Amino acid sequence: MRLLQLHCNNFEYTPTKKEISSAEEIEPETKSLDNVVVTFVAVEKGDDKSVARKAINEIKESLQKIGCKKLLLYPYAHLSSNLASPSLAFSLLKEMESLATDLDVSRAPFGWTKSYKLEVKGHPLAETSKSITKGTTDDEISEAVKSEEKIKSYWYILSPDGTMQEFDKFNFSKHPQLEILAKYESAKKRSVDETPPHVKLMKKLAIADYEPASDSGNMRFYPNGRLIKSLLEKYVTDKVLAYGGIEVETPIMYDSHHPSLESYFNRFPARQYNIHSEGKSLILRFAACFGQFLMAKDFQLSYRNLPLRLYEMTRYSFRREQSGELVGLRRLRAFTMPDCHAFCKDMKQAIEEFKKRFDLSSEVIHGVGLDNSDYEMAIRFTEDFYKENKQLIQDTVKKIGKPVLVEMWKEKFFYYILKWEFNYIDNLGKASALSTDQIDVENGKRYNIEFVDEENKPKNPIILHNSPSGAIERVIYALLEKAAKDAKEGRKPHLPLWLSPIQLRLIPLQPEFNEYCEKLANTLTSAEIRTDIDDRNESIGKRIREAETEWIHYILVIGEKEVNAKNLNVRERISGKVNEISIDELISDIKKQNHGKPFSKLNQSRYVSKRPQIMV
RNA sequence: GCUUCGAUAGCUCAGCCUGGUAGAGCGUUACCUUGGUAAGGUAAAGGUCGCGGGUCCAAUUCCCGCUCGAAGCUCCA
Repeated sequence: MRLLQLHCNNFEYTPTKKEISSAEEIEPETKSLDNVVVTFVAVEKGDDKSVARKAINEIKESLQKIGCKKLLLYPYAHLSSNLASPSLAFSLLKEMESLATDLDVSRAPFGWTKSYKLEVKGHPLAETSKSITKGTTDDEISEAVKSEEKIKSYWYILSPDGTMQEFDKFNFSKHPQLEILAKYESAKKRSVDETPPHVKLMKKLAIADYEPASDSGNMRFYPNGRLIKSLLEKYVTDKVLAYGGIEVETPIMYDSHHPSLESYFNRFPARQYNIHSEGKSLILRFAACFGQFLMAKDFQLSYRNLPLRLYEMTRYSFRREQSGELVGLRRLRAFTMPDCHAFCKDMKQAIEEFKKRFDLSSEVIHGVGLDNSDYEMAIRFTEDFYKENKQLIQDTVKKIGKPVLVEMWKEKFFYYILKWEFNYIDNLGKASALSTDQIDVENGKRYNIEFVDEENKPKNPIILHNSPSGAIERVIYALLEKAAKDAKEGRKPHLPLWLSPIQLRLIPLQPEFNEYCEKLANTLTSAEIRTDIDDRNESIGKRIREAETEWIHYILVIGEKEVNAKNLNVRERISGKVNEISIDELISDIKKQNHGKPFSKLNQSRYVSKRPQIMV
């Protein structure tokens, strides 16, 4: 059954003619209702009295929340492409009406073509849609949603020495960032009108920008941004493959009514992009979970094959966040996220895997250029899991080497019993999750993923959900915010060398040195150094200044001296020094810094004079 | 979604309060300049002042509505 519920200032309808032969016998007359909740109802195949009962209970609940007592049930076939027979639909509607006599209830006639006029109120709960189906999964969901509201969490700070203190008793004086994370919910107001530093930087460095012609939160990436993203994607993928991940690719859209998916989707009804195509209702994925689960379900699995680690760099995952929540590269509606699921035969194996993935995530997050002081960890688990796995949790915190925020649940109410994240705290005191991992004990069953165990019995695996870096865009956000912090505190802002769109710039003093620069650039390029040449007819001072503002690590002015001497004069941006060194020394120095990181060629014309200006 | 703010040249913005159809810097183009480690000079081109309505002799400016955007809040598996 599908419901669309509108809280109206006024609703007026007029039956015009019978649409079907089994239409209700009535005198067609215009009815007008004030301050009424109109619920459009489509009864679907498979619905029965229990569904009608469930539906009317949910409707009552929401009316109570809104504080309205007048209800109009309005038969409305257009909400579904899988309608029940008219006779069943009519009887269930009457059933719902009879179950709501404690309200001021009325019902629009069934089987008639009607015209209507309405004015919907402007409050957040005025418009809701619901899908109600028979069966256990949906019971579980509504239970889950209910228990989510009632959930009891206890908050602690767990220190590396193993002491766990209630969070309001903890002394945060040495851990201001952790305090921000811990108190994030109650965070104070910040100065208005301040654009987050990374938003300015992403434009200034021609990395990314808003695309007004798309939906908000869908960014455009300029050549620099695409290069940075692609390097990060390669880096993370390489690390996951080294850990044992197996890369796959899954569709970005799914049938909303697929039985295994429906219950999963309905839990977050406001958060998806919906697409209608050829009568099908499709949703865009918000992670790779279901794609990989559906794939794993079709694999023939033995306990010998586990742990099985499926991995995808999702370009894209979509989440239709509320428009006001979107910020630059921090929170998007379309983003690229590594998503790696490990299917494990039992909790013992899951815990072993959990440790590996924790180390993987730490390595990745440090590899991309963030260090221990840039993020704070939060770990959440059920009380039961904690009791049985104290040592594991304490060991994990020891690895971080500083206190972490703990949320402990009395009971399990999500599909996971443990979840941790690394949170980046930015210049405006905002916390955003980067790496994360979860131990999922439900979806193996929900998706019918089975393996055969040592005793030849089918079992559902425990599934770990890991994003070793978090969203790639969010990594760029964190790196830019970190650079902004450096600038604020008097250090030179920069991106890690391996991620810099241009690593080295040659500035010929005069056009006659262009040819020499070209040769030099060939040498440096073949040594995997992204090199370009600023051949514009501008003063030396100006070209150096612009190279500095583009955060180019190495600047080489090429003139008579260089052409005739063995050594080069290399301006190293971070130190601000000009060193005279040989080309071999320069190459080996840069190679050392980029060791273990992927390389991509220059994603621009080599000559600055040939490039379009990106004015943002 | 709520609140607030905004929309003027390719970009960043001034002008609006006090109405008389626009200005700067950067960028672009042309010319001059051939410069040794953070901005060389001159000139030119470039605008239906977001859209619609109202007031007025006259609206970029005042008023109303709309659209789009941003920030904050709420939220964030």
